[in-house]
Amino acid sequence: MRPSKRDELVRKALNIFYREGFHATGMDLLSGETGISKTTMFKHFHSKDELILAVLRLRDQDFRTWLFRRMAEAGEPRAQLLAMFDALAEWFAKPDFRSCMFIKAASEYPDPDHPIHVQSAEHKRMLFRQLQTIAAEAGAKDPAGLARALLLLKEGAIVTAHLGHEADPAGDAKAVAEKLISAALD
Amino acid sequence: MRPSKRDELVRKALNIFYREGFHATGMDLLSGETGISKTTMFKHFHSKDELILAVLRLRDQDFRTWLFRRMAEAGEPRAQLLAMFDALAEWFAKPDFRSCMFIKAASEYPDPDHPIHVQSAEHKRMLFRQLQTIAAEAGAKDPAGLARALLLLKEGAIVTAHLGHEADPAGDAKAVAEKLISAALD
DNA sequence: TCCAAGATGAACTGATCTGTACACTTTCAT
DNA sequence: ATGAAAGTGTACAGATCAGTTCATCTTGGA
Repeated sequence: MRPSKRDELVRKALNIFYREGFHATGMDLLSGETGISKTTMFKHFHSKDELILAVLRLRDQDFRTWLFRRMAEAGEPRAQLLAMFDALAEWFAKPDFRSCMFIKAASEYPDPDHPIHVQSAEHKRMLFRQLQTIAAEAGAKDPAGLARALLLLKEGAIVTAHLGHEADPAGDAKAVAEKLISAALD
Repeated sequence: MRPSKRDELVRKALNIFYREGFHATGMDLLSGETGISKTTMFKHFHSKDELILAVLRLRDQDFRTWLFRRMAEAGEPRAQLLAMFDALAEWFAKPDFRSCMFIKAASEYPDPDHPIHVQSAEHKRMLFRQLQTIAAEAGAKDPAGLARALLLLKEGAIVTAHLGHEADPAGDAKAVAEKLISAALD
């Protein structure tokens, strides 16, 4: 199987689902927008849910790669933790920012046992693990606790950037994070 | 117009939308579950969107009344601010907890100009105003800044409670809030 | 050159969607 | 008790939904 068309579909579907929502995006619209025939779509994925799961896998990869690369560029572990909020600020400033794809997916598939919901939760868990590792490298007394607190700020900033009227939620979150990190490392 | 049926519809629709999602809930299902005929539904609301807006208005009233009553019971302004996170913990513990209705609404109607999105954002703004008032009463140096930080924690805790694997996001948020409040009032 | 696999368009199924039409029944205030 | 308002059930319209069928076309490798 040549995977090129499949990858192209997943990549384009990601943008459309992200912009329009999952239920609001029909397979016909998806076919029209991507230029990929419905026949081909259903040859690669047996259902819309399977396509969504593939989209979420790609998004998980892309997002974590992007975020932790940005953080790594900041140098020392302590600076890396803070750099997460600078990365968020950049993300929020993009005109096509529309919240976190996994928060949206979990909103549209609220049943906690639904595969889409489960996979969205798994993304958050992996974020936590990577953040905990960096917190440990930074010498935090309670790396798991610091990682949980920073993630609370991250999720809150995302929701507020999408829904709130605040000027700079990433900056607000960063200010709190600075205090937390200082307290955790003294 | 007798408002009883209309109110009954909005109240029942709220629960179903909250549990199943907006797009996933059709008007026929709504009619079947509520026992209210579709004819009557469309006599009270000219479209599904209008019904959703009425549901969100009710939810906004209910939620803010509940939250700030809980906080008021805590006594002094400083204790009130902390009590928000105890209230959240109770909410998260309910078996039918499924995140914040406005985060979900904004997820399903991602266009920032859509009335449903706008009204969801307005809920968050009103929460901010009330919290800012209490922060000022508590004697915070920067009431708006403290209110923004506490709301970041609140939204983050809600998302994490819905999507994460954490044991006690409300408790984690409260621990951070305690530090913030202490620093803001010294 | 030829074959097999991949991709295509278009029509189709059956279900579901929002919203309407209409004739009928219930409720309630006077 | 009567009339207006409100509610009901059913059937329907027209669109869209996920997913299928099928005949045809394109492509790449041997």
